Amino acid sequence: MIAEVIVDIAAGETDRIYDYLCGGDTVPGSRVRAPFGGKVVPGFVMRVKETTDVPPDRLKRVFPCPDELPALNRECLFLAEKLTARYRVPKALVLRLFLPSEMRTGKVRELMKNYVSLCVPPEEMKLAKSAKNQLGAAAYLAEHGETESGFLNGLFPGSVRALTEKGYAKTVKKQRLRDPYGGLEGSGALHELTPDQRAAVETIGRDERTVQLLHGVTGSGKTEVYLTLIADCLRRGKSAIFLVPEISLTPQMLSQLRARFGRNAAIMHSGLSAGERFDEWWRLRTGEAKIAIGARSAVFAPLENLGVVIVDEEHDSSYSSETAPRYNTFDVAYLRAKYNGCKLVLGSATPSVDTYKRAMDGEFGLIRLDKRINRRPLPEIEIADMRREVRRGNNTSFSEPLRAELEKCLASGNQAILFLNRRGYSQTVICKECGYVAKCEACDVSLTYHRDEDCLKCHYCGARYKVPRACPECGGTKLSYAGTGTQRIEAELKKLYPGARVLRMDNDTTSGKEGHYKILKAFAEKKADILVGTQMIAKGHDFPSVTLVGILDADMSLHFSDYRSGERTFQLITQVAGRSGRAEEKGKVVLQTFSPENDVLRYAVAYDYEGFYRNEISLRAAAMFPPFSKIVRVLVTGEDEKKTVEALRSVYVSLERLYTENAEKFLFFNRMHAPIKRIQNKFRYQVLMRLSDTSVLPRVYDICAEARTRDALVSVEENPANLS
DNA sequence: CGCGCGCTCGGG
DNA sequence: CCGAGCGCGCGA
Repeated sequence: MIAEVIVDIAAGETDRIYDYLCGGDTVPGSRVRAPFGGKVVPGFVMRVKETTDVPPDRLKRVFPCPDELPALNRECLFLAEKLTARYRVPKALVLRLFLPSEMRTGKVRELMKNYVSLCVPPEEMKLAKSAKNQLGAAAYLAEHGETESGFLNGLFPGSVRALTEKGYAKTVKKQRLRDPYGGLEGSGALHELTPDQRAAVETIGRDERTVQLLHGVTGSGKTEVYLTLIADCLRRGKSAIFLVPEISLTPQMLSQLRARFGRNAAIMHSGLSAGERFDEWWRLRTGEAKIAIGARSAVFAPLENLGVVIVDEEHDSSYSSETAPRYNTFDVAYLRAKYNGCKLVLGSATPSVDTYKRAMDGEFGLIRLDKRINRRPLPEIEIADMRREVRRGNNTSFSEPLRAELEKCLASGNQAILFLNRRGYSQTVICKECGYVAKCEACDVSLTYHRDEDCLKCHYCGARYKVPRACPECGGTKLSYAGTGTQRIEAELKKLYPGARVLRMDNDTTSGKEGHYKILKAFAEKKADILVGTQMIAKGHDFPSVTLVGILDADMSLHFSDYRSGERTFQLITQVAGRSGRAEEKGKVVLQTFSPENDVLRYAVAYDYEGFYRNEISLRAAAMFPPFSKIVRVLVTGEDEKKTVEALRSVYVSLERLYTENAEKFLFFNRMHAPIKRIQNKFRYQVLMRLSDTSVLPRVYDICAEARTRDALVSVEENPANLS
């Protein structure tokens, strides 16, 4: 037989089918080792056929991999086919998305454990009455059957050895699958669905449209709808994928799922160890587990017979991939839903403008959950006008209203969260005499001062620099540390309220796998009164004692140079506000801004998503921004500046031709430096365009695939999340 | 004239 | 991606 093989090498040039001789038992989707260019490399069998045009003297034979099941099922192969066509990415790269990386590197060891079982029934054992441990162990085994020996020895010390030596019991080595988060005991009691939730579940089942948007205000019980949908799937013998944004994979959510579905749920998450990741993948592949829960990458879960795909917090930016195959989670989820003939459910309190428009246009089903489960009102949001504060001579980061609320909050023994958009002690170091700004040598971005380590750091490559004593340009010594960061807020707070216990959470304090858990746990246990942090505290954590949330610089995201900044700001404020007043006490939010009359802020304060949407969509329509157009960035990167520019020229020439031939489909077309010229020693150039008609998009992908060279990477981004 | 490095090409 | 093959540049 002949196998059509994709060799697992991440290069464009090898991205084609190679024919190999193979055994008759070879099936599509299985992994092989293929002799290729003097070496043996891993590969994937895409198809098996009888004959080939390749001359027999050039044909080589592949070696099968001893996998119990083909690594990729039919659906994976189908998806890979579609995705390579959509994104023009080498097949090998796409195929890799479906496997745990451990499978390719082959470094995972199966976890072997000894298991004990009885050889003779307990009543036939001749044991002394005093041998309490042996008697106990025998009784335990008789009742529970095969047991892990370490566990039994823990209950009855020494029993395993004693029983096996007498021949009453035997031990066998067996593979045991690891159980991440196994220690979590479920706390998610089964709730009776409210009539609204019941109606939502029924509508999703009944409506014929594949995509259903579940628009539910914070606290409206979307999770219970998801859980019911998943439970229904299991009852029908189907499987489910449940996607959550990166950060909100919190213990709360996991314990609810564990409680409801136990080991039927497998968790796919970057925080798992290599072994755990592999085992969870394997449980899904074999069908032992039928629910895949995880961030973005879980959309590739090796499940068959899907009954539903759920994307929670649909608007979250973590769903679009920033690296190599820049796939869009929604696209993959949609393909899978179509393939399996099941529903794709998107849920959010603040849907992305694009999704909401598609729902309004009738392309997606739209289900509203507008009542909060407990009927408690959402916290009141008060706007603090920072212009007035400055006029009054207040130079601190805290407005008068915020300070008043903070004092009230602390006095009553409650907790407060202060939210800020930046990290670091201050933005950067600037020379007041000549305007010199410290920049990273590799990335060409300004550095950020970090006070605890007293150094400058590059946020793009992590490089560290000493703080200059004098300006390297003019020798002046009046260096100032401009801007405000979480560290500076922390310091100001400590000065203002010496008695208050302050915790800080940002990328710098949360190193390590469990970094942010520890901080959040400490805060939840009331080991601090005030939590200061960036975006990451905004998502999915429950702190019952928090009654005050301060948004210190609402302007930061509002005036960010991105067409989505309004949308982002609205989402952010809604999300952060949801942290206040979870339990009995009413919550309060103080929002500090230099532009209090701004529409986005006004709608956010009123929790008026509809109003925000109507306002935003008319702005977008007027300016012809997405969803009325598509922004496409072609990014050319490479270490060698000359070769990178050369590759840029080549794409630019082809794209320009496309542009002149289809000028009516373009709203904007330009070539430029990427805003950040270098990141990690790679030069970056871009061609930016805005399309009013996306029919030329496939051509853009073709041109870029063609222009890729050995020295320059050419990637295409659609509506990129940030233009750095 | 000989070797070395850099670029191009092919791998089944 | 990686090695083989070839061309041109420099040194004796």
